[in-house]
Amino acid sequence: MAEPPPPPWQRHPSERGRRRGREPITQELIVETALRLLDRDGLDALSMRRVADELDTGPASLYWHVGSKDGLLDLILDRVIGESDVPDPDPEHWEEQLKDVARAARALILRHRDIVRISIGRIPMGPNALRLQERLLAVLRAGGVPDELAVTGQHLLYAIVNGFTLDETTELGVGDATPVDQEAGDLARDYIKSLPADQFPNLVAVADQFAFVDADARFELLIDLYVDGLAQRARAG
Amino acid sequence: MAEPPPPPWQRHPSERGRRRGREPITQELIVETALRLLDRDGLDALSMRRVADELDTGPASLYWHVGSKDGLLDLILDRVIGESDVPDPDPEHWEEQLKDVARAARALILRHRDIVRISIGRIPMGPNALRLQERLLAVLRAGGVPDELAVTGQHLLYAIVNGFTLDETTELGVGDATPVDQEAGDLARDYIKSLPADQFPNLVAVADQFAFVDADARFELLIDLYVDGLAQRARAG
DNA sequence: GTTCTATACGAACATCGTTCTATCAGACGA
DNA sequence: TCGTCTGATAGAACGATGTTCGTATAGAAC
Repeated sequence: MAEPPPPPWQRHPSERGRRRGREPITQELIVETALRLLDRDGLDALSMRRVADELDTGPASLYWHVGSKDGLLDLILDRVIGESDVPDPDPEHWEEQLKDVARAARALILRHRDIVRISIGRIPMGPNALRLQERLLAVLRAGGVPDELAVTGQHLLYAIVNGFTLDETTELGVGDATPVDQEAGDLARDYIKSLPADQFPNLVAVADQFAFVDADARFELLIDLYVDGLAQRARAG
Repeated sequence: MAEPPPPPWQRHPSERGRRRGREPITQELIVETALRLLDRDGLDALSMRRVADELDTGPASLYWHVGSKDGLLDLILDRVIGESDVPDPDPEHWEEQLKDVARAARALILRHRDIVRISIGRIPMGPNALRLQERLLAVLRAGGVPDELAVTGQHLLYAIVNGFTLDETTELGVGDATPVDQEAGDLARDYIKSLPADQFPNLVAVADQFAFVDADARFELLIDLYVDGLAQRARAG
């Protein structure tokens, strides 16, 4: 499969490498290394120096290949997006296909630590992002969704998934403790229950709902709402 | 109106101020100054030193009042959330009320530069955030939405609004140029149109839809989808 | 073998968040 | 009124960060 032309703002070095004692530094090697560090230690621990260290070199050596840290994050994002897969269009089942794409996107985000934080402030325009958009549009248009609604729908789908996973991946940092999942829910519930009931009658009344938050169920509800509504409007006009 | 108890992780200095030649430094003064700088110069330009400079002092002086930069951002976020307003419950029109809340939230986010970037990685638990949640839950429950669905619905509403405004506030930074609005849409369309049509038939076909993106219309569609779906499920049980 | 160009890297710069320590202003007990 | 204590303000410095500058190298081209 041939590559789409690289967007003009991304420098594209020729691939033939020079070498010293060690294996040559390539853009791909840098991105792969940085992604490994990101998955392991998180975004806050990802610095040019750390990546360079991992490659047994200095930070200056990276700049010829990735331009800037921002450029590196762009590349990481597109690299991760490249793991996405959208099925070939099946006009009879486009709604379920759309839901599958949403589920896969969520799973992908949850698989790569802090990737959603990287994606904000960035409009993915790398080759992988374009391929993904293309294939998603194919599913929608094959399903009979009008062009304008298809473009908007695809846009909204990722806005929704991003928004949902955004606070799903946010840890409720209370002081030093960093609880997870169930424990965090309990903590939130306890705090809410401790509030004065005369000022916060509704919050206190539903506090128990905060304890057990089934993220999967909430996500299913969200994409149900979304896809059903979209299909309804697609049929209407 | 009495204050709810401050969450344990937020230091709460006693309010009586000391003074030197200039007016005393208070937490509120710091937050207000930082918010002004944020609105004017954006998040990337917001540093402790800049805030301190604006107050004619050094960065160390801020730490007694706000604990850390992260603490300051928490306070800024809650300060901004405090601008929100949710109407008193009107059971007959809770759906339209919900949409109004969503619209107001979007307007608030667009009014304060980069505030959505601050809100990510942060679960708002300040006094203003709690009041907002309380009043929103009141609207939902008064409208007959079951408790579990109300909690989930309120959660999803803000996830959706955040997700939408997130890339709405993201500038398509192409190289050095930082186009806005219409110009950015045209630029995206031109780039998409330049793609090879055999590899990206669908993208190229709908490229014109990228040029004129009516963000308002898209947002209306989104909250229509969401509120309609929620109401439907609320009636179902 | 000389020149050229793509790559690598050491050193340094400006900036950042934060901490340590000393100091100062006023409140309070004597 | 004096001394003491506490809330509050800073100066200086530390370590870490993203990035640039200048220079050194290695292979390709002539």
